[in-house]
Amino acid sequence: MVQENTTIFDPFLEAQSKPLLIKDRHFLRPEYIPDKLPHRDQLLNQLASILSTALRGERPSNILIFGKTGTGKTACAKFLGKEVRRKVETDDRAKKVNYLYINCKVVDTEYGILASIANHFAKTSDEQIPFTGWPMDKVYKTLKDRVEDARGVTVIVLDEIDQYVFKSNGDVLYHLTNINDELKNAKVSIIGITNDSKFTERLETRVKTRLGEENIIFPPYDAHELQDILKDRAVLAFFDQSALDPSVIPLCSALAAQEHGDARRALDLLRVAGELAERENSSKVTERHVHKAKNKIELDVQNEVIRSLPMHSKILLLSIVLENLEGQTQLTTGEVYQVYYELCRFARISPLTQRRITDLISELDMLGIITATLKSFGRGGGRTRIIRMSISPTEARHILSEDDELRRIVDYRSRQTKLF
DNA sequence: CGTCCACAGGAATCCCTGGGTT
DNA sequence: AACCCAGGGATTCCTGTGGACG
Repeated sequence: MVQENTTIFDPFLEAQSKPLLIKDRHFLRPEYIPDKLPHRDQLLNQLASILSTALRGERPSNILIFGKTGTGKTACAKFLGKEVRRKVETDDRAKKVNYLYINCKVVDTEYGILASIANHFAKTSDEQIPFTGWPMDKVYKTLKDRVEDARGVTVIVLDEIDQYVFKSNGDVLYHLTNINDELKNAKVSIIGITNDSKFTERLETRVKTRLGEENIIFPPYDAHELQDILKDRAVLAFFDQSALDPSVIPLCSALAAQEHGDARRALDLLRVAGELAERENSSKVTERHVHKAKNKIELDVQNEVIRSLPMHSKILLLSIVLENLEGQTQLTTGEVYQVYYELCRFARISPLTQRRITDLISELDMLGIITATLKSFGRGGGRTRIIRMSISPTEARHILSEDDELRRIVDYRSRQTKLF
C-alpha cells in the first residue's frame, strides 16, 4: 500500500505545493493592523488632535471610545500608539510619551490591571510584579513611583473596559483618573474603549465625569466601507485578485453589514471562504464558498464555546440536551437540576447546589447556548425559568461526548432505558 | 384579595490556589 | 513554618415575586 519514500503526509504536502489562492492569511486576521485604516481618517484625526497635547508635555483629556465589535476601535488605538512612538523617537522636540495598551478581557482584575501598568515600566525581570501575592496598596504605590520616575505623559489604553467594570466595582478607574493629583513630574491620561453604550451608567458619577472628558463614537461600517477594507486586505493576502469571484467581496461585506457592520466578521468570512476554496482545490473563491464559510464560522464558534465550558456547566448542558433528545424541549430549573443531580451521582461527581446551578444557567443563556425566560405558573407551578435550547441538541451532544469525563455519562439515559 | 408555589437572585461567608513576607 | 493577600468558585442563608388558585 504505502510505497517506499512516501508517507501519509505526502498527499497533503503535495496539495500545498499546488498553486494556492492565499499568499498570506495573516493579512486577513482581525488583529493585523494595516498602515491605512479606510474610512477612519476623521476619527483618527479627532483622536490625534486630542493626543497631540501629550507630545507638548501636557496631559490630554481622558477619552472614552464607544463602538460595536469590529468597528476599528482597537485598530485605531494601536495605530495611534505606533504613531505616537514614531513621533517621540524621530522628533526630539516631542516630549516623552509612554503609550500602553491593556485588554481588560485578558487582565480583568484590579490587581492585574495595576500590575501590568507597573510592569510596563519594569526594566529587569526581577522588577516584575508577580501576578499575585502583593497587597493592593503596595502594587499601587509601585505603579505610582514608576510612572513618576518615567516622567512625561503616560497614556493608558484600557480596551474592553466594560469587561472589568462588569466584574468589579471600578475602583481602579477611580484611582487612575485621580492619580494626577499625586504625581509631580508625570501625567497620566486614560483612553477607555467599550462596546457597551450603556457602560457609563454603571460608573460612579465622580469616575464618569473624569473618564468621559471626551467621548468618541465609532459608527458601524456600512457595506461599501467594508468592501474597501476587504479590497485592501485581499490585495495583500491573495496571490491573484482574479481568483476572487467579483461577487465575493460584496457578499462578505453585505453579510457582515447585516451584523451591525462588523469588519472582523467580514474578514473572517473572506479568509474562511478562501481556505475552503483552497481545500477543495478550487481555482476560484465563489459565493458558494462564502455561504459555506458563514455556516462553518457560526458552528465553529458555537462548538468552541461548548468545548471550553467548565465541567459542571457541561454536565448541566448535557442534562438539558438529554431531556431535549427525549422530546422535553421546555424545562424548568427544577427539572433540569434533578437530571443534573442524577448525572452527577452516576458519574461519582459531587453535584453543585441549586443556587450555583441557577448562575450556570444564566451563563449558558448569555453564551447563547440556551434561552432561559422567566415565567410564573402561579400557585402549584411557582416562578421559574423555562429553559430551551437554542442550538441543535444532537450537535451539542456530539461535542460534549468529546470530553473524556463526559463520555462515560452521555449514554447514561439510553443505557437506562435499555435495562427496562 | 390573600395565599402560596418554586424558584430568582442578593449578601455574607468559606475554601482553595498561587504567591508574598516575616 | 506561620501567616498575610487577592481573587475565583461554591455554599449558606436569605428575602423577593408573578400569577393561578381558593
